[in-house]
Amino acid sequence: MLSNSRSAHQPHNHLRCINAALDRARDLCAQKNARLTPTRERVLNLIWQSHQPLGAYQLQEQLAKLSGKSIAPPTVYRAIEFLVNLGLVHRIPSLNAFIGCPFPNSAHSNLFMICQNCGSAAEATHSGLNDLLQSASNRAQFILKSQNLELFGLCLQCNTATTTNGEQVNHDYTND
Amino acid sequence: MLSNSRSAHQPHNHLRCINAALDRARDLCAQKNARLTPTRERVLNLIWQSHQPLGAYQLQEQLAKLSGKSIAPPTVYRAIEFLVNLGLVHRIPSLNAFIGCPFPNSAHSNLFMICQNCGSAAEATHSGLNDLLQSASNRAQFILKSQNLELFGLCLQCNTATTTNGEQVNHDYTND
DNA sequence: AATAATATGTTATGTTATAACATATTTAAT
DNA sequence: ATTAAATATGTTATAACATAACATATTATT
Ligand SMILES: [Zn+2]
Ligand SMILES: [Zn+2]
Ligand SMILES: [Zn+2]
Ligand SMILES: [Zn+2]
Repeated sequence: MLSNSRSAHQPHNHLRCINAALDRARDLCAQKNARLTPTRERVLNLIWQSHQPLGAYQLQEQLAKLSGKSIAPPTVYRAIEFLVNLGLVHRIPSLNAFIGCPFPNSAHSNLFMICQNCGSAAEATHSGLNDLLQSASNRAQFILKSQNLELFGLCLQCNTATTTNGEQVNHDYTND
Repeated sequence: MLSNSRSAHQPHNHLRCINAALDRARDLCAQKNARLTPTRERVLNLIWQSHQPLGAYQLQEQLAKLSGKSIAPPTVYRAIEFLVNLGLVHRIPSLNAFIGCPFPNSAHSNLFMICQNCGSAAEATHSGLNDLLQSASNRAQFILKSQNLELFGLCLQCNTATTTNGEQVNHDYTND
């Protein structure tokens, strides 16, 4: 099982996350002859500023600041589309938000663990899970092409805070 | 594994699906002292007219016809909210659409198999899957509260049509 | 019958996403 | 270098999905 739950859900040197992500992006784009333009790189950079999925209009706002000019939604969505197509970014449908992929070159489960308190999302790959979903699909005679697996709950940080404080700062990152 | 993939993805007597769903709803509402008002029952009925998840504004339109008067979005969303809270209906986030639950009283995996060609969605419960996700969560020290598992692909019908015709009627029910 | 609780109606607006077409920039071909 | 083609971005408008806030109506309880 490949996962970034440690870094996504716990204190860590996040600059390394950002730099690694940008390096991977440059590599992948070079390799695929895709153009990582300033706008696209800025969007990727913004998405990687945290482990919390970011909405398109939050991105728009921050991109405008970063670019020193106003940015229209299509610009943001185009950059996102580019990054998603390359596998550098994932959309999390239940949040209408986007998150950087920590391992764009690896096999995927598209499994996300989303903290309902702090909003951070970790991604994990799990071949056993993929196998199980494949066999369930086979039994249903369903030709599996892709998947989106969202787990909602509390990350270690937020759960610890809850149980020690008795009280919880609720940021309402939830789908219920 | 409990699943409605047979009926969702293959020809069947759908009136039985509808009637069974309405019966279950009446039972559950009686049991929980919840009021299945005409609006709510109509919405549930409309959702159960097919195995394809229905959007709120499609519902609005059809509910207006059925009610003989114009209906505003809040009315639809309120009815949906009621039904979702009772577990009679699920929202499928990647489709922004709603589908009837075939087994509201059973344990859930919230696992959906969504045909990208015809748009129909089957639901399945799978305790092995739930166990696996629970243990993956444990390993990540993630407190699992709920989940949404979406599989995209081709149902038997559509896959058969594809492979026999060589050509496929593409209705573009897709998330990619 | 009066009160409280629940449900619906109504208007307005917030939020997310895309269509359509114009312009600019980069790449490839001549 | 010049032209042509392909790619990327700018711009305007609008589509699609969802909720806030407050008024009215209906149902249940006292
Ligand atoms: Zn990090
Ligand atoms: Zn990923
Ligand atoms: Zn049916
Ligand atoms: Zn269900």
